[in-house]
Amino acid sequence: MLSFTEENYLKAIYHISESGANDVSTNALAEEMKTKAASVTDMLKKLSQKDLVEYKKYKGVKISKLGEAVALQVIRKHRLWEVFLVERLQFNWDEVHDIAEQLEHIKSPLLIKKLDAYLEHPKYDPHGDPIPDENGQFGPISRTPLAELQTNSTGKFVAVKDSSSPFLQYLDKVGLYIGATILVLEIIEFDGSREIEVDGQNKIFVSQQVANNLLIH
Amino acid sequence: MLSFTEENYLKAIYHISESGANDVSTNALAEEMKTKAASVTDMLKKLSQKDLVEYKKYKGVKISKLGEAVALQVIRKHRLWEVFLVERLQFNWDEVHDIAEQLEHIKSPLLIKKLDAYLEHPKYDPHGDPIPDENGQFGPISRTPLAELQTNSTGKFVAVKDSSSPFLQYLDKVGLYIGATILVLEIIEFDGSREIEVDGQNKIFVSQQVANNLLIH
DNA sequence: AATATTTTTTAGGTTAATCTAAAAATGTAT
DNA sequence: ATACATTTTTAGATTAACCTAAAAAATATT
Repeated sequence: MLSFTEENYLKAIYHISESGANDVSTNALAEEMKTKAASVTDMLKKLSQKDLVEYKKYKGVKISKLGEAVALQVIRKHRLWEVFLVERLQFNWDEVHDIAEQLEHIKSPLLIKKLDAYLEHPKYDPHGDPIPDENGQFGPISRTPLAELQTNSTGKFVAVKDSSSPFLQYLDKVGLYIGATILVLEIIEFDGSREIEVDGQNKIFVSQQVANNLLIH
Repeated sequence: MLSFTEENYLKAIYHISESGANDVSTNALAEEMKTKAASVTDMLKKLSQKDLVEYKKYKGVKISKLGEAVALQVIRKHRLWEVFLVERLQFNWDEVHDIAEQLEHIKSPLLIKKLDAYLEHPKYDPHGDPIPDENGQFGPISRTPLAELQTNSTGKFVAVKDSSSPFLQYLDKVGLYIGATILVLEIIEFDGSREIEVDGQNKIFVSQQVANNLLIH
């Protein structure tokens, strides 16, 4: 049985590999886990021992097939719980992360099976992130940053790249929500900000940074 | 912030005091916690330090007001989650204990507030145990073992004393469920077993031991 | 290529929760 | 009340996860 900490390391390794890096460095992991490099080294030895990662001294880690399967199940649980919190308990989407961080470690395959059924097998969490199925498979994911849309083209807002509270609260404030149709009215050369139209209704300005963090399809 | 272990010790001390003993002995706690007396002594020193219990060497422990408040909140969480598991996720009442043991340690007052509202403020869990409110107060509890009912009197089955899986599965099998009206048809002198009628319908025999573990009102 | 910098690992310690074995206190029985 | 038995505590280890400081390896710079 894996500890919460071991599960969190695997999730962190998975997430870092996902966004680029082939081998995950000790320092990158230390930062992600908010701990020190020396502690990471200790843990990597343990995870390697258990065949959850492939680790070679000074060479970084790569998650193993087994480790990936574990990480995906934890991610599945995290995202299912987020759906539950938002859709059933009426949490706002910026409030659920920390609670899901706790709930994702509850050990009961039957619980997840029943929760999934209760939620009617959701495919995406409240931030638009895909929920792996029982076998760790994702549904289709096709999304690009709003920043890549040309002037006068439209897209459907399907996910956020940054799911920090401040960003989500900003989106609430300006009336941007997942599912909205976005039309790019104008791209300002100077700073890369954009004027966009949401659902054919209100027009708003968003910075380049915001445009990079809104994923559309 | 209390650890899971500290919360579990407080719950155990609360439960043991509840059912009798004024001072809880180190050995009783060791048994309840499935650990050794020496470990209990260590923990009692720590809990005492934090004013969660009153502990005097060789004299046993008593839970403090503060410790009791903590224990009651953990019990509240445990029982609310059990209601959720049975009423929403369709778990059987004999399957929920271990999962609730994990869920009870999730730290988020808002989560519990919302869960409670979502479940429509239940007053009892699936085993008939009362759920303390936000302030740790219980609703009215009046229940006696079926064993104390005279021949020809009736009672409403409101809770189980033993909530182990085997007992609950037995109750399922013979058709005894919380809310049922029970009429005592006959008490067999020889072994204390009884013939009872459930909801004015089927008649069954239950042993003395079963009669002691069915709580009626 | 030699030196400097950064990254990673090792060595040795800490804390929480556990353990075993031995010592101390308490309780029981003649 | 003394002796025996039980309970509880202390002493000293262990494991998981972390830490700091120093050493070693890898990488970058001149």
